[in-house]
Amino acid sequence: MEPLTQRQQQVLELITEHIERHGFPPSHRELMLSLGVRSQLAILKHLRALERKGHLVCQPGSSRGITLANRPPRPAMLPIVGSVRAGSPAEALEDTLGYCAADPAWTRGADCFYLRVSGDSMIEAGIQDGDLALVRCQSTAENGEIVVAMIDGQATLKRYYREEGRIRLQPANAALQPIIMEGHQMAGFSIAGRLLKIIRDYR
Amino acid sequence: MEPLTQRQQQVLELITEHIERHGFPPSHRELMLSLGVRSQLAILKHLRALERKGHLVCQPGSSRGITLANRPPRPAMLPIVGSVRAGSPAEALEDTLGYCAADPAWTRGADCFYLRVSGDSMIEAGIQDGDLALVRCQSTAENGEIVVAMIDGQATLKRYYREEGRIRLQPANAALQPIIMEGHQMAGFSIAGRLLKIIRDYR
DNA sequence: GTGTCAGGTATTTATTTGAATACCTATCAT
DNA sequence: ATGATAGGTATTCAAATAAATACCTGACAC
Repeated sequence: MEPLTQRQQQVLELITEHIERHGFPPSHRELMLSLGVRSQLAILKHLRALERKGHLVCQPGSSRGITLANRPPRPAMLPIVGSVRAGSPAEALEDTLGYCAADPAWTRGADCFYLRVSGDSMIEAGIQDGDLALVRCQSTAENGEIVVAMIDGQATLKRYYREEGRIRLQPANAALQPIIMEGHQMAGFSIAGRLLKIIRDYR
Repeated sequence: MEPLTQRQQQVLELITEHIERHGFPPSHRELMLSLGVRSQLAILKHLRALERKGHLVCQPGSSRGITLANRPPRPAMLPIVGSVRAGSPAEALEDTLGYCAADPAWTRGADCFYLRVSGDSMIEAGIQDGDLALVRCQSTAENGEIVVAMIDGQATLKRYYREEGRIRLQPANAALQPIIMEGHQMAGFSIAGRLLKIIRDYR
């Protein structure tokens, strides 16, 4: 992107700051005063330059019609669910315990949610009781991926392996046996999502 | 907070949506059209009602002067630092590798940063090589807390114990010995911050 | 019945605002 | 020297806009 002059940078910051503080962009005259300038044309030129360089878009004929461009995608607040019932989609989430921020780079626009982990079945994968798991909603998975598996309405975090004619859900805990499902047992089974992140509190 | 009528809820949603899409609030006339209404006074009354009920603030005499209230604190994007040099404050952070979202409930307004963990010295505390550590900037700590310790300009993540006349930095790894500092060794030592969260990627 | 309130129409007015014109002053590369 | 560019002053004008006035409708409580 074309570089900004010091003055243009200053104007852009003034606009950003005004939006931060008031929730709407400044008018040309307000920018005049903020900038300590006595001409509206000076402002207009700056806006045109900033628009030409791609930092904002001016809505013609609209008061305060300044739309900032290149705004980094802001983090979403995703629900922390206590239980994951039924199918996979978002409406199946029950008992929202609260909300937690998720970096846009984590979700990449995909449908995700947080799950509070209970139990030590994945302890050897570094997942502890009480951890917060960021889960991407999806109904399939690759072998070896950690998934939120739904078995008869119960959610559990396990490693997923599809083998000949059966599915193996492998805990990461030497004290526990894998869950094997074959034949009619597969009916009550589905994948709610795949584990993306683990967030742990040390406070 | 006083409840909204259906119509008022609709107006509030229209305003929020307009701000989302354009970066600035709608004018009275634009709201008129969106709402399918032929009177500006109807809009004015709705705005007054929403203002009275505390959902927004209207800047008198200012076009599009609508400031939404009750905006939830948005997640900040904190820098991921590769090395933590010198003192403790933010300007001492070097080599910004990128940025990552932080929930406002994590930082609670405190000065924080992310640190990419290297090494397995804290493996038994569930902290692995490559994990992302959310660190709260502070220069003191309680016994047993996990801190980012600065030793002669090198950053390291250890459990902190202040004992008689010395400081012990305890790894969580049976294969490693604690770092003991006493006397003149204390000169090159400081605490950069305290561990708040660990974030791990499972992608 | 009567008052209150949410919601509405139609119209007018004063102000805010974007946009334009004409012209000026530096800096800088050619 | 000369043109291009960033930045500026002073002034004007028309459109966008907030705000006000007078009045209407229906639901609902008392």
